[in-house]
Amino acid sequence: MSTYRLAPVERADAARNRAKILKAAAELFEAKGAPNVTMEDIAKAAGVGRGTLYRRYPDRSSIAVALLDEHERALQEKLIRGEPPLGPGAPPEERLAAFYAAMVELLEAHSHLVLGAETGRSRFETGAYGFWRVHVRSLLPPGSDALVDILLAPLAPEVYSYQRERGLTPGQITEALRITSRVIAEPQRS
Amino acid sequence: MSTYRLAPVERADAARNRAKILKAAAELFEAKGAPNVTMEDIAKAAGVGRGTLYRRYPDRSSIAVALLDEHERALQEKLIRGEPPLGPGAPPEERLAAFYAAMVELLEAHSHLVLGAETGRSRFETGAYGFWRVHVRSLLPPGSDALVDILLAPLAPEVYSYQRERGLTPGQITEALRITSRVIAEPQRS
DNA sequence: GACACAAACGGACAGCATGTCCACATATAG
DNA sequence: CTATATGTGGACATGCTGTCCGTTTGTGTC
Repeated sequence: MSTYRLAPVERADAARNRAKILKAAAELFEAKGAPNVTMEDIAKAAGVGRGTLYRRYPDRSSIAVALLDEHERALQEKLIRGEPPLGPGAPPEERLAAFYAAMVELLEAHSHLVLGAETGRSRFETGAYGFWRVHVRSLLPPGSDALVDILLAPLAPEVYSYQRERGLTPGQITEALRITSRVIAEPQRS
Repeated sequence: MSTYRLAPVERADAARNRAKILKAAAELFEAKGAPNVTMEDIAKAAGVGRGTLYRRYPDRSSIAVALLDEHERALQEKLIRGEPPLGPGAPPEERLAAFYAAMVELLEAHSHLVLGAETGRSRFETGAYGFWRVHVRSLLPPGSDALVDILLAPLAPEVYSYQRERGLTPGQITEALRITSRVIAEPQRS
């Protein structure tokens, strides 16, 4: 009985191509804006064929997700094990405000990626959204399920970039979100 | 000097075709879901050529907007001249809650249309969004510009339909929005 | 180092939706 | 009845997507 290898090692050329693809995609997203970049653009820029590209990344958004992954993971780490108020220990209201602020930073820093990845409905399908969901859920009193997606809605990339285009600064948006986070302060009905 | 006619009368056949198009589109949206309906589907179902269709409606969303128009106008009317708390007279917090409730009804009744029309970025471009924006803006204390789009974000069709698919009822969503509307109750900082 | 096999590659290809264009038809005004 | 603007329909060109399969390249074995 031999050992199973559930994740067979990635071949050297495959790894090389993955790197080339991610690098090329990052540059193109930055330069032309994610929605305007076609799969073919990426394949050509990376110097690989369409088939190779599709083998790993079935669509644009999966590439953007891969590119965003490390940044989102860093934030997730801080939420779980970081210092308060982002991490555990502070009152829910402050933790939510801190989460909002961190998300604004993330949106601001990677808007081009995020606009390619988590746009429209597909936003809800990403693993990251699931994580944010669980996190915010944990800050709310039981039974306020419907509030979760409502509180996350303003963080949709479209909303954020729309606000920025209207001339709002990240600071103003953060402040408005801070006010919003007050809704969870007093669970009792008015 | 003759009289100008800025909007030359629509020809009879044109009016007939417009009606056929809207009727066919409404049925198709209902049957297959707006995103799955192609321009060609609509043209064929309406019994007109592609060119005819494109002449009036350059894309799917403009058709959905036309279909939604009357419903949205009815709500807009109530916001301006209707009874409180939807119309003027009630305190801002209650008016916002009433607006939320009315929007939930509208989303619930016309989700198929709304999902075709006001999805993603294009949502912000519609006249209706501008109207909601001005309305909510008028309920807020001066200087809370950034709050407007944040308060409107949960009404994005994607968010609503996602919540519904997760099993939340319109009532639960309305209730959560009612809680959200409390943010504007006390403008002072905590 | 040579071999064999699996994994990866790449580009041709078919499908599909979009949006344009223009020769032709039809309503309306005079 | 005629002239003309307006509207019509469908062929066409374009661009993107995703798949398929013959060929190439790594990797583990002898």
